[in-house]
Amino acid sequence: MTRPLRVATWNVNSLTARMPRVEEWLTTVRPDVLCLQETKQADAAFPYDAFEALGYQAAHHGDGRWNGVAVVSRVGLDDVVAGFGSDLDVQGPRLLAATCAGVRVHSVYVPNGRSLDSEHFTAKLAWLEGLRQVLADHHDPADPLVVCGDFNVAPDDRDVWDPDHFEGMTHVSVPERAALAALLDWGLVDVFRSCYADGGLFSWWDYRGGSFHRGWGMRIDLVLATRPLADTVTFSLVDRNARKGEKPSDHAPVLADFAIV
DNA sequence: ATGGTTGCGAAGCAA
Repeated sequence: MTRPLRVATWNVNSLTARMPRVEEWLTTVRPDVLCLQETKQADAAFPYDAFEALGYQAAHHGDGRWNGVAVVSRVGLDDVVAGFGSDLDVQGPRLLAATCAGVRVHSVYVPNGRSLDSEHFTAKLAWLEGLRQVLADHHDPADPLVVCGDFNVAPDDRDVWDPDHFEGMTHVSVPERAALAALLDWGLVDVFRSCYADGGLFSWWDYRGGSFHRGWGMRIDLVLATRPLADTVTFSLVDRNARKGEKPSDHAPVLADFAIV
């Protein structure tokens, strides 16, 4: 069998602060495609040259202090589209698409929502519905496509360390889980979940209170793939090692291997 | 788990 296509996603919580860790990780893990979120950079500050030195092309969509998404690829990077081209873009640079090795790749940073009674929560639901609409309008679930990123939604109760703790909070509420389910219903598979049925497998841990070491996390970083791709998955992993050591992001990268190349 | 940490940017906000 030929080498699989390795796709990864990582909310780096400032690429400026995290670039040494990202370079180290790319060197060891060598994903074919890496989707980044929360670069917190303007396009002009994005380190295109450093990625190129590692053999990667990159596209970035960011405006500075908040948000910012990128697609980094060593298997080609074509037809880059930034944002929605609609009023959803007022929520910041959170969506970037590109075609890599024939796969349409979306890097997404879903709005946090802040709290259930916040206008930002309403905006989060609208953003997720807008993303579903983009897929429905421009793509076919029979085509090879991935949506990777920080969804700021834990798909079900297995994906949080203590469901009772999150009662009344964002990331677990019925409407946002329904918005994520609607996305999946269009024709996407939660690839990591398709490999593991167990709970307690997380991708984000609060910086505060030793949450990582206590196991107080959530699985909110997802690789979603259309069925033709998802059916070829051979391996998926949350790289918890990237959450350890010096200056980690509060998110760990999630990767998935597809046997399509 | 109502305190706690990080990043940005230079105080306070967002996560």
